[in-house]
Amino acid sequence: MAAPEGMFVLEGRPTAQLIADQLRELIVQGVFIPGQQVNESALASQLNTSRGPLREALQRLCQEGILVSKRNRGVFVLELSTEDVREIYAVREAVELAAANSLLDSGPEQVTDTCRELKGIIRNMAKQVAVSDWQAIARLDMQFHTAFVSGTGNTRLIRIYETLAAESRMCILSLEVAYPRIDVLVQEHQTILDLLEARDRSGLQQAIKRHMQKAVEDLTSSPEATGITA
Amino acid sequence: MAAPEGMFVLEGRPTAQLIADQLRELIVQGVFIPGQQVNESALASQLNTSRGPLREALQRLCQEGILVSKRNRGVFVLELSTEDVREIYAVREAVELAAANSLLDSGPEQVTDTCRELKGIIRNMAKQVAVSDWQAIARLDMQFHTAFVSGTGNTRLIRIYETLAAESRMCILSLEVAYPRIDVLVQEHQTILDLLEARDRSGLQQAIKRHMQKAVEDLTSSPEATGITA
DNA sequence: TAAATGTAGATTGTCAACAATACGCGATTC
DNA sequence: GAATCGCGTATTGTTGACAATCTACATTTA
Repeated sequence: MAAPEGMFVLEGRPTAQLIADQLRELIVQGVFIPGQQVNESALASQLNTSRGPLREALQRLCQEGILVSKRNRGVFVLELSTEDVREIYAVREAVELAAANSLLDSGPEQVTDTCRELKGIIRNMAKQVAVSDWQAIARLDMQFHTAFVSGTGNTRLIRIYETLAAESRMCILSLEVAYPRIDVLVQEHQTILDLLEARDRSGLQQAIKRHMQKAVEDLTSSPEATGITA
Repeated sequence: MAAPEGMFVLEGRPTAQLIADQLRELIVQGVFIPGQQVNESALASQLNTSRGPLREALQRLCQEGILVSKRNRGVFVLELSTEDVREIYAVREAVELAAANSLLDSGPEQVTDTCRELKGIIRNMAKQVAVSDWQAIARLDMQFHTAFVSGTGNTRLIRIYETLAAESRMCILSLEVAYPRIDVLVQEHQTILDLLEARDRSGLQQAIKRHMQKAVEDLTSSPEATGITA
């Protein structure tokens, strides 16, 4: 039976996941700064829950890699090194290249569906660029790439990429307002979309590689970047 | 100061991880069969611990994907579909291709170090093939590929691959004694090693793609495979 | 004064009891 | 006879208290 209009299934999701999602968002938005300790008891009472579920959420984020746990010391927000940035973007490149191939190997309607979604994101991105809302731009940036990978329908690839997306947003966050090359940002994503639509495999692969390479350069070359240690 | 001879640092590892590692091994060895429920309380008392740490371990394995949790029902051992098999090997291919490129782009000593390790594994594999120890062969098979990826030193890539390795062993396990093409198994890995040593990038890429493609064919084409649902 | 040692505080790790939830089965009703 | 309703049971979800461990600081001693 289809759900009647105006009704919604009440969130039967586990509490721990709700907490984890909330915390992840706070971290990638920079409310929790890298290196900062996250206190179990304190947070638990703030969120009006007990340590059990909260602990579970923290563990989840530890496994995702945006928190690090030190035995008997506590959990801390990940501090990114330039090496971390290189690692993250190397894996992102691998995943996106695989996604590109998978998409081009799949049916045409899968490609067009994905393109339609990507177009909408680019449109929003252009809007936010106009008003220079950096948080929103960073979010849309990752939303674009996540949608790209989601197009494959490969749940494992998607799950992996979601983790990378969170880490990437932490990288971008470190640059704060210094999001570089703002003018070409929309253009680069548009290029990727165009090449996908044209089903130009090698062109798409090259574009993805360039995109990642440039991002690493931007993120590692800026010495004033806060929160990224050499 | 260097640790005195005969001394060892006592394992300060978290209990949950010890449990998780142990359970993972039991699952990939087929002690827990796919679809089977894993009872928290029962296992906790069997392992002489409480539900807290055990629950944490289960959650970890859920996130890795070899257990699935149904809200208020319990956790169950993952049942693999042919679609899962395709997904797993698609991601493995992506990761190994990235690892190959990373290795070839890195210093020569990194390649030679990796090759030395891979050689040892192949030697062991040949031994086990002689006595037809399937469990050991499956373990060495994944050990080979894990070592290959570990050679890159990319901690994120490695972590991702370890999860895939566990899932792959579950795939192979489903075939049980019917590990196909046993004669060419050592040969295929030897080929990959040779191409890596020769630094033949495109040859290596092709070999990896073939290796994965064949594996998927073997795993999905056998209808008598236990535990893999269509 | 500097090194070593003991102690206090805070934080995580572990545990056992309690509450909430979903499923299966039998009774009931149309 | 078939569908529905309600109850019992098994299992997970949650909670607060207790134990173990680590860091930092004060104290002692050569």
